Amino acid sequence: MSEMARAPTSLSKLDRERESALRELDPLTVTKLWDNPCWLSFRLNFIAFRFNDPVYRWIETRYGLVRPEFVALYAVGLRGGVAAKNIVASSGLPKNTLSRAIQKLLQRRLLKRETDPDDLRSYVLALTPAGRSIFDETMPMMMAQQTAMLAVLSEAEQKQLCELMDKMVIASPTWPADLEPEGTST
Amino acid sequence: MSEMARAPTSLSKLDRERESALRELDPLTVTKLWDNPCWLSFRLNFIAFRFNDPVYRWIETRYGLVRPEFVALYAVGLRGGVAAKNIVASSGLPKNTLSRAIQKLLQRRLLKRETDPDDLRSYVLALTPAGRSIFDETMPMMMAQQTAMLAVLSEAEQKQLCELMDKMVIASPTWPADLEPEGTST
DNA sequence: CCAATTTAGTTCCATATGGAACTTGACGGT
DNA sequence: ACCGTCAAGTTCCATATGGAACTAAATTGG
Repeated sequence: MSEMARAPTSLSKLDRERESALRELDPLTVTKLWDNPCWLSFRLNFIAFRFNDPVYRWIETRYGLVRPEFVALYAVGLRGGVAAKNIVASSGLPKNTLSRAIQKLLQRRLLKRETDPDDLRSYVLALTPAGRSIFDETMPMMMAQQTAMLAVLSEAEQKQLCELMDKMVIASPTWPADLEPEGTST
Repeated sequence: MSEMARAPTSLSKLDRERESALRELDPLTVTKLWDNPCWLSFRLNFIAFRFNDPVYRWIETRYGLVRPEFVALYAVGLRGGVAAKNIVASSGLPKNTLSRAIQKLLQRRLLKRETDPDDLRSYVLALTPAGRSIFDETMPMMMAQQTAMLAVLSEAEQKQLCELMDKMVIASPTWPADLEPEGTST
């Protein structure tokens, strides 16, 4: 299992890079990434963190938007006409947190909403021009970060990664979302 | 960019699975995953969330350990003799949060520590037998979740994924950790 | 070998967070 | 049409969180 991590990539250039990376990273980080049977979650979380952390800090500094606020703004930017429930379902954030985030965005006139004629409990959300311009300014920064992170992979490898993650995401409805508290059948 | 997501996998079985997955997922989730120039971060966060959420809920229900507490316990379980600073560096959690988490674990006798003779400010952490048994009980559950999530990929694909993430992680020290507040040179 | 600076870990405190209860509207069965 | 159940979004409140200041030890450098 952890041997799988020590891929027989056998490129001396990579080995040199590996050595220098190991020097840069905390020894515990090295253990978590390369000597951990649960490599998948730790690599996922590591890479995701290295994307999220600078990106959200930049957004907060520049626009004063905290993470749930930007999550909502970005979601509406990607797909206008959604409701809060969709943002909840797609983000994993609790619905009260998103309710507050949306209130803040409404106050700041970055978002507008009107009641959904098909469901009077629900609101249809849209970006205002001010909200749209934040979305538009943020996107290139996020793309630049993504490009930087993928730069070590060749075009073909990037495509592979994309496809492998695609397969996993497609299969995701079959994954257990609730783990049994204890062996149920013993 | 988002075309890359629509991989020409051309397997009718996959297409059927795709359709059923698209029906299960919220429409906004579908947009975020497949019609989003920033596919990398959203897929990473999505997959990571689908691992973390059930796993940490299980741990909290079963042991009353919240996330930073388990992060600390798991870290020490993987590599005894570390200090709080290593857990901070490897997890991205703030150091006061980890300080509290470690206090709680010490109170509950899941962790023990002694001052590092080489640096009197620092403590060397180790699991108690009680802490070790939580670690040992948790590992199979995490491995089962990982296996379930990887099940859609063949052995070769799992190896590919592992290697691609390996490359990225190795390259991570070169990624920008702080984004410029604005174009600096224009 | 003594200031000046950095680092490990803790404490303080204002704020963010998220579970649970609540309000209002939808929906299914009779 | 009516009632019980469920769903969207909000509010309440206890608690978790994380920035900043703090203590004590290490390191740097003059």
